[in-house]
Amino acid sequence: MARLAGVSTATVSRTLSRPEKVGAATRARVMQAVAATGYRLNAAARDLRQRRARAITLLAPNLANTYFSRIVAAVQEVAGAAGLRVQLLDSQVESDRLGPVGSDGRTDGILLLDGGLDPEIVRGWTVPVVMVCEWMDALGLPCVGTDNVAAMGLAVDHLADLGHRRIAWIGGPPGNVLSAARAEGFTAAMTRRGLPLRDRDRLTGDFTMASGACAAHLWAATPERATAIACASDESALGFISECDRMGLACPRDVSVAGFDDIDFSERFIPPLTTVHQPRAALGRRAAEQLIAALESGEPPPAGRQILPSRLVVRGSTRAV
Amino acid sequence: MARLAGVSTATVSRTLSRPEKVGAATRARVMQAVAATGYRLNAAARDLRQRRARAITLLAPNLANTYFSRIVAAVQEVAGAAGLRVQLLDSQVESDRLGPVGSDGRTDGILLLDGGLDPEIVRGWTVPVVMVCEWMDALGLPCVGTDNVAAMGLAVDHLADLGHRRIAWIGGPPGNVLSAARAEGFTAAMTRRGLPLRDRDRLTGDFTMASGACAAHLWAATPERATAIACASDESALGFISECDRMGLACPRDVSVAGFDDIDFSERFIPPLTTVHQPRAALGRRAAEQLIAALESGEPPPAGRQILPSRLVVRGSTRAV
DNA sequence: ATGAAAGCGCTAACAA
DNA sequence: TTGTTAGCGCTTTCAT
Repeated sequence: MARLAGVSTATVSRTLSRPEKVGAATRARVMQAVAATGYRLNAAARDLRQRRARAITLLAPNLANTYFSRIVAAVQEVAGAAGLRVQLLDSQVESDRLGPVGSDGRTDGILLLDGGLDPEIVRGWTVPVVMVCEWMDALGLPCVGTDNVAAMGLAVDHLADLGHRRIAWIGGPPGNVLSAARAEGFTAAMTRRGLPLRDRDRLTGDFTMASGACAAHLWAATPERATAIACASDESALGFISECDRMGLACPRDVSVAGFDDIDFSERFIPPLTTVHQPRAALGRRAAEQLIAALESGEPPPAGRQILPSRLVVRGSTRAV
Repeated sequence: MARLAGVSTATVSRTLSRPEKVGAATRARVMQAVAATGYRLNAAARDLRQRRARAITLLAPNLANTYFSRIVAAVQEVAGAAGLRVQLLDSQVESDRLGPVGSDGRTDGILLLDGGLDPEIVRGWTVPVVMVCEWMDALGLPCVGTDNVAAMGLAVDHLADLGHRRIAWIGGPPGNVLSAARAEGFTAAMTRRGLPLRDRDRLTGDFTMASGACAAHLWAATPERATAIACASDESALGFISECDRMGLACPRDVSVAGFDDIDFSERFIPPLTTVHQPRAALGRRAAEQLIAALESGEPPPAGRQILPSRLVVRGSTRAV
């Protein structure tokens, strides 16, 4: 191919990567030969030579989740525009598959959406890491997220403003940093508003609709049951309301419910869900930009939490008691 | 590192890839040196040498969509188990970014979830391609999907069995192969059941909740309006029902609605949505297996459509007229 | 069982 | 402006 154009491989390389660095006549000849042979540059070889992968890895638990997919889409958009490929990996796989990821030369950086990983594994990675939404206390990694404690407080305040005094809690999976922060926000706000924290009103969940549905039964069986529910996720809120409906209890008639996340379906649920909006696309975008900037500058991404604003969205699932 | 163990790089390579091919003493020495230096095999270099990418690319429109994300997760699972990385790409990006994808040495195969791509681009790819859900008539590509025509018929039959005679249709985006097949299924079933196909009952949509909501207004304004709606997607069905609710019309009291896809939220919607189940995880899994088998055998994946079964799931959104 | 040598396909210095 | 040379870090014959 290089010989067909009568030039060296170096010239072909130059023509393709920086055409202005090459004579017009030569360029024409090379381009012609390229067209004639159907030559395709082997990006893998170029990447090896330049010692970069031109790819970033997105590591998340539960890729099927609608919460993550919006983030993934935003990341892909930003990375794609920067010429980087996005590789997807489920963070729940065996940890011996996770170790090599950050140091096998096939990725330039990692976007970590799972705060539950073994810190030792993360520490072993040699590429820059930016966390999204979740974080790890053990490591001082840069993180793009929201203020979950304050945000959860918004929801509780809203319920309290509506006159609710007995407010129950459907939490997230134990051990998860978001669960902990949101639970803390719930407790703090309840205390601040002088509302009772009854043990029987603390229901555990795992962010899923199934867990919300399960909680509905527990709630319904509670003596002097709560008049409002604050949930650690929209999915559990939706599951809760749905199960209530099946039990003949209606939201907001019999119980007010507030969610957390503002996933796409919440707005269209019946009733539409009052919830705390998480700017998922912005989170993904910002994290990706952060990581890419670090790759381009060669400096590590700015450590510390970067907080994006979240806000309460009041809809039909909550009403005055 | 090789010199630290007092062996050649070839031996290190052997020790790491096929330990049994190397003497026990040497192996021990190498492993020790590996541990001491924190040596990491550079997968990119290995892949170049072996002329493979150890990765497959998933090309889909609208990565944020919950319909796709389940497929993505299944693909990742299968590919991960086979030691392949999954790269994500939005098929809606400029086509000049799509061309190189299938022939730049950075991917071994492509899973294509978008039937709307320019066939010329696809034809230019040099790696094997398997289509998922959608297909392209112009190319004889292997495809894993469901029988959309028959499946849509299931939904119409169900509505007809319930006594509905005026059944409206909310379609998908024009030009999409799934839209066409599902519309065909609707029309065929209506005809077969001897039901009237009125122009005013054919509403177009684009699979989204917003389009379903929009259709609700059109439907409500129709004289002698339909008593049932068949939708080309769950999202549009949910949007329709939700908007009806806002207009003071209830499902299934005032209108029966059937969806298509059986996304996770449909089961928990109020009312739970009657719909046609699409085995999304199985589709993703099967397609990935198909592609990977082709990569391992060196033979192209079996051409032709591979049909996975779909079934009607009757829930609360439909009832006798 | 191990080592030497030759690349995979490209790019980056350095010369010319 | 263009060619020559030397690798990127690995695997893989082919010898030994």
